[in-house]
Amino acid sequence: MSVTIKDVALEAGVSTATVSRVLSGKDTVSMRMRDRVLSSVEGLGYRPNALARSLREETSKTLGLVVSNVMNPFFTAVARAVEDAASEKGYSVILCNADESPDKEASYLDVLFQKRVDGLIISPARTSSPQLQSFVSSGVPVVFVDRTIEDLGIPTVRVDGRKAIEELVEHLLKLGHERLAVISGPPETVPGGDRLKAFLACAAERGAEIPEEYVRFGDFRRESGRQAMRELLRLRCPPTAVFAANNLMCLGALQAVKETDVRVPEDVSIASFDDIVWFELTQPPVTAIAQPVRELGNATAEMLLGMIEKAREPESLIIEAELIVRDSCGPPPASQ
Amino acid sequence: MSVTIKDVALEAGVSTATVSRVLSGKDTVSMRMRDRVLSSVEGLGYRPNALARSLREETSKTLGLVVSNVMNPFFTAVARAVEDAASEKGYSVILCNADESPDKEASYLDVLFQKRVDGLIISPARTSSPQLQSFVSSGVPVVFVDRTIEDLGIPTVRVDGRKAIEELVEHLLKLGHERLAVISGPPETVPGGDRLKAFLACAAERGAEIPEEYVRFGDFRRESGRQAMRELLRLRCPPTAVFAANNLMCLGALQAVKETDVRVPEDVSIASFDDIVWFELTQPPVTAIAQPVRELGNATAEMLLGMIEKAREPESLIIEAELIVRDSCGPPPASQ
DNA sequence: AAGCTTTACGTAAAGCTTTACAAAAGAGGT
DNA sequence: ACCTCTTTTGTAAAGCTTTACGTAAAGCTT
Repeated sequence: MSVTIKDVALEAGVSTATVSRVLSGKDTVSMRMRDRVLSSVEGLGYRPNALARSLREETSKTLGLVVSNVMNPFFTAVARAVEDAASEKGYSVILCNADESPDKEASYLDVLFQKRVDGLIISPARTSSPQLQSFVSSGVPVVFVDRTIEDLGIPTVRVDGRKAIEELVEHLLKLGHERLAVISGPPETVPGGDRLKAFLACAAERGAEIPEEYVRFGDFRRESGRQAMRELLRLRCPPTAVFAANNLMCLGALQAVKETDVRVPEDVSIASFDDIVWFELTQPPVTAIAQPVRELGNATAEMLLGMIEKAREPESLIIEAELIVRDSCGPPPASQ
Repeated sequence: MSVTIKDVALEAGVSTATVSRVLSGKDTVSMRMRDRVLSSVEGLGYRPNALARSLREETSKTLGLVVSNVMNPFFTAVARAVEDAASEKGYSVILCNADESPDKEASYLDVLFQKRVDGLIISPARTSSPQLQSFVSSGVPVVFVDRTIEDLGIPTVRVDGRKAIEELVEHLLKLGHERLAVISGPPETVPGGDRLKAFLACAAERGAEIPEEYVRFGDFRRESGRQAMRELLRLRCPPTAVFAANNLMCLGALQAVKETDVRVPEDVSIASFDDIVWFELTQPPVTAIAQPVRELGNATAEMLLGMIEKAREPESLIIEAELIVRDSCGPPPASQ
């Protein structure tokens, strides 16, 4: 049905080899042939069949990207950056949403493997799988983004928040705060545990040990942040600064504050992990720790492409998160 | 390098045809052979090469999705819905960000065509292109989403806001408002023009003609909304209700209000087009017109898949936007 | 047991490219 | 004119599947 290289060859009165050579430019062809071929290609509207080409060349010029959910702004940005870098180098990307389901993930990996992607970027669920092993053992380059699985020898690109959290703690202490609280995510998740540990450790190192009643746990969703903040405000001796471990819980916290006549930052300072546009737009704008997602996505894609083209050794990369100071943190209330 | 169907056939002592038959299940094979083949497949870890299969079967089980930018929440949701529906039916999707550039769009379309995608979903830039024509003339199903190009006979799935805008106008009039204003997007863009026209027409039909000074133009970005709102508030006789034509401009408007001691909704009511999660979370929560994006994306994918499987005639589909009433609209101030 | 139908399997072609190798043509030298 | 070397072009294989067609075996009928 579709026009093939044979049709072009026939119409131009040459062999398919010549057509291929003209089109790939990899070999020398006489001017006369070249013109004849080109005009036939034009005339017939010939577009090479990438499936056949890939089959023959053993490279599909396609990458797989497996994330839990593109609707998570973090992964949206990663997807965008990956796609940019990939298309820049002539690769397409197949997008997969695994939804935290190991089964879904495995089945996507299977498909991607069968489609012979030249490389894979994945934010893996907890454990490895035979499907993931397939990639590794057939030498298809893989890089982890954001999350990781140990001992597979697969490079990981991720954001480290420790330093930024340190900065935040110092920022708060410098403002004069002595009673810091944290609304943590589930401590069994990687980001949940890491952020909590980092915050507690930094505070302790600087002599601002955080008492147990100032550590609240949420589930990274808004309502849990609201609830936690309510509890904190109700304490006999409430904290003067609160760090929410992600954006949604921070919003919940802000709502809890609004329900009372407590003001931000005059009465209580608030800061968040994971910056988003909307934090610029709230009243007051929220001090937050930004994950440089574009950079992250970009670095991930560059790493993978480098590995594919053998230009680069796989090597994990950690990007520092960045503290963005806005107006939601101020000096603690003067009254003691 | 990779293990092929030949290897399996060899190890199981059968022909490749038999292996293929076992795996496809399309033809009858004896139990004994079946087991032998299956255990060889298992043992060797054979995964069929989808490129070869696609080449032979003339179907790649892959769709192309071309949007301007996945980072636009609207398209993020579309992408997610499309991917869901596609994977449900065994299709993968290649994601492309055309960035409003006709050149980029054309080049993506070229690649997708060469990769022989079985179908294409695209939110097209203004005009058609030879690349788009390629799809049409080779009979590859295409559906437009959100935007459209006339006269190509390609079905479009999009959201129509007219009815919801009508509801909004009625809602405002019922609350007692007589002075309605609008912060419009650029009238030369499709959404900009449509929303403005709809709002003006609905108001006029109901006897609430909107004077010129109550019509302001922004660029769909925050700052322009802020500016427009400032101007509206400074009028000798300011409007009692303002409709912002998208979410960012609405946020700007809210900021402009916060700069003054005007209260929402007591002194002025505000509503927005294009709902987002954050509107639930602002103070007050914003009445907005929601585009049912999931539904839209889903319908688009279903339509395309239906066309691919010849189960459905291409037919445009228009989904109604929906008014979500929250607290940012109330009765106008009693004082006249 | 012959003849027929059905079932089970193998052979080989086809799907479209790219490319190793061979062959032909051209150029240059004597 | 002949030889050698280089350049240009063609032939055919290979990349991996699926499947039309054909054959052999097995089952059934009479």
